[in-house]
Amino acid sequence: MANISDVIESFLIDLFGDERSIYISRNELAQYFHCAPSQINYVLSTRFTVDKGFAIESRRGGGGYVTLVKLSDEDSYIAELVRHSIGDSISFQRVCQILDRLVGDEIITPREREIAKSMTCDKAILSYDKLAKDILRAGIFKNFLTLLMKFDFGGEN
Amino acid sequence: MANISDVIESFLIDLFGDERSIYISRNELAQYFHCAPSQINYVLSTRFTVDKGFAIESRRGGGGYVTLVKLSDEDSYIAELVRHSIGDSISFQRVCQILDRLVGDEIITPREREIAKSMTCDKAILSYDKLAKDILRAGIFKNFLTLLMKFDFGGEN
DNA sequence: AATCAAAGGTCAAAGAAAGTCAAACTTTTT
DNA sequence: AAAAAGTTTGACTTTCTTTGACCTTTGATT
Repeated sequence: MANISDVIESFLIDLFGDERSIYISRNELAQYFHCAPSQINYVLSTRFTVDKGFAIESRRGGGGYVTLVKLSDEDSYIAELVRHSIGDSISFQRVCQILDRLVGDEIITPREREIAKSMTCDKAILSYDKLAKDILRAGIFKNFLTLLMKFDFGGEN
Repeated sequence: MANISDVIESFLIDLFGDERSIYISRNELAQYFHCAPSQINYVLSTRFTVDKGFAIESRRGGGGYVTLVKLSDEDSYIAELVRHSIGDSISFQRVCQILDRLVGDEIITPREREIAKSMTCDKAILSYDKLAKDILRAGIFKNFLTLLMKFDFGGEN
């Protein structure tokens, strides 16, 4: 946890508390952490993505701002992922984001997330080039998501 | 015991103390021992293997790190599987057998078994011939087993 | 309407780790 | 002595982070 990005990330998550959204000023935040303003964008774009269940709204100009909104789980989220969001190929990073969100929405347990990660990470997929890896990963991961949909979410398991 | 690798090994083992895991910086450690950073990788890959009861996690980039986790004795059974029972290649049938046993021994939940199955079945693995599939499956499944060992079974997750 | 300053956005280059791999060297075994 | 096994090193790669220069949008002022 030596890097600023992680620090800013947890600062923002703390800021949420029980609220559904938070309101910040990019420049103020950057000043507070003594970093470049674009650092804030970096944190937002790597940690507060749609895949992770966040939406970002902002406005430029005088009195500009950035709002982060925590999305709540829509039921068709997984189907949406399988149908559109994941193509024939997916990076491990992206897989992690999606899994984080699934944990956040209590669709899977943290332990199940780790299992899915262990089975889709580069190390798990014996393959020559990155492209081939991403393609294989997409197949494995889609199958995982499809399985999730088979579970009755209100049900036993 | 005159070589650096052995010295680094015992240094790390001492570092553990009573802890279950230790957190290091590859570069710092290399500097401390006046050796090439890749020397650390060598030590890790020869002395802190799954066979020897360790799991390794790491991250690159600014604020990167390496974490070593000491696997507990109950894990030796899974390690045994990784070491001998599974070679470079495994059929889906065999995976299912092993998963059933893990459920029987209450090492994983039935739901987790289904997840692992969904990620190792033929459908999940986009590949041409059966042999290639079995090889890929072995990598994915071994990684899954290795992950299981990282969990502290008496613990939270 | 035109201008200006105050936001936030983008992107690419530089930096900071860790990972890989093969060649050179050393030690052990046969 | 030759072969095999183990160690050390460094060049190169990959991943993730940080920074800064330049761009766009917006609201206020003239």
